[in-house]
Amino acid sequence: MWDQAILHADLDAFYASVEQRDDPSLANKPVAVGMGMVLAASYEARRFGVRAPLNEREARRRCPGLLVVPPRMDAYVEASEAVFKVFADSSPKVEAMSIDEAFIDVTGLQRLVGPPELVAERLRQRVLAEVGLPLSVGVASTKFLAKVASTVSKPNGLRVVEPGAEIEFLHPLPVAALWGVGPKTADRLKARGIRTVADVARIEPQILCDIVGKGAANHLHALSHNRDPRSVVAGRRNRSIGSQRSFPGGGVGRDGAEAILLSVCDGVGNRLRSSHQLARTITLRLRFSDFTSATRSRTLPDPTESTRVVHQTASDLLDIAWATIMERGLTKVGIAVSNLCPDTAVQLSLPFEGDHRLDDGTIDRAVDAARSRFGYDSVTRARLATVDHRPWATRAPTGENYQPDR
DNA sequence: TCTGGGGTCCTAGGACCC
DNA sequence: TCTGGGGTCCTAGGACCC
Repeated sequence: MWDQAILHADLDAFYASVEQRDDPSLANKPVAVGMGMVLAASYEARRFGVRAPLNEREARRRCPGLLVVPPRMDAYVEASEAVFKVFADSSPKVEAMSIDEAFIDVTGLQRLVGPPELVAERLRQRVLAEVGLPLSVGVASTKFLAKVASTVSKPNGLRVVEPGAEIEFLHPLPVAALWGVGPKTADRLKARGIRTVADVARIEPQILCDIVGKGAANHLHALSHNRDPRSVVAGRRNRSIGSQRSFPGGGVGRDGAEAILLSVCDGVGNRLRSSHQLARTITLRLRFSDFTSATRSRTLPDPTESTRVVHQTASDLLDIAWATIMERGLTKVGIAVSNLCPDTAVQLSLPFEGDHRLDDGTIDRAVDAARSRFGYDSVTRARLATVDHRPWATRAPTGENYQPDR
């Protein structure tokens, strides 16, 4: 019996696999999905060193017979939904990590269904039979290790790390296998002679702290001993929504930048409304010809779902950053909106005294204020919530969108 | 490795409040 | 007028992940 059994399910070369599934002439051939840029490469193409992100010219140079197809996002979303339906069918505890990846807690399935490896193998067979896509699955006692296991099992594999065998599996791996160790951190660790997970596990915590900082040191030290307290959380919401465009040539003037900004704001505004969320912080993201980047952000007094407000704010931020842009040359512009809350909630302006606890008087005032805005029947004490220590009143789900006053 | 687009999380300083 | 500690929020940058 496993105390905790977690699956990490990961579709192989997702976009490319969908293309190979839908067009038999691409099967078993080196395929890249992208336009100018490789977004995904089939395993046949990866053997030639083709992978994301790589520009198309370089990809074709490495693999002369490469078949490049344009992305079809709608098809990928549809395939993803079909796969997640199979996941949901196998366990109630599914946490989506991205369009092609999820953690699934199968601890509670051992008595009713069977051991984790059986659940995992059935999952793979069902996804292949019902959606036509190869799925790799890692099984382990923690999220982190399940993820590592699925990575080493690829392509189209299954890897189980039995309870008790974790350290033996983990310690020989390079430091880059640890979550949160990218090229920079790997270099810094390497410079101090730390190359494997075992090295991280052995090192004095204080020394690790000096190299990577306190937060990362605690995190890495824990992972190296397979201590990962994160549990599988079903139905997590996004913390931000963003969109950006790059123009590698650069040389975009004020009008050009403004036009691109409007189009990304429009896209983000639409996604905000269709996901029934409001945002309070608008961040302008910029990248320059020398590949440095900068952000400028503003937090609004009231959350918004309005494209006009998002664009106006972004435009103001563009003004603020304009001198820097002229200096360094703009090659990419985008925005992200964060500080999200559901659009069924409205922030109430209530005085707060002392610590940030909601006492009865405060709750009553919040209910009254919300009732005067939404109507008496739609507000009850039960629909009051706090988000980041601010009071929010949640309206009854009537279906129509709340339109913020402007 | 000459670098897309979508995200997450952490750190650190300053303003501000009690 | 000087002083201290504790806390939150905002802004900006950076590293990382898929």
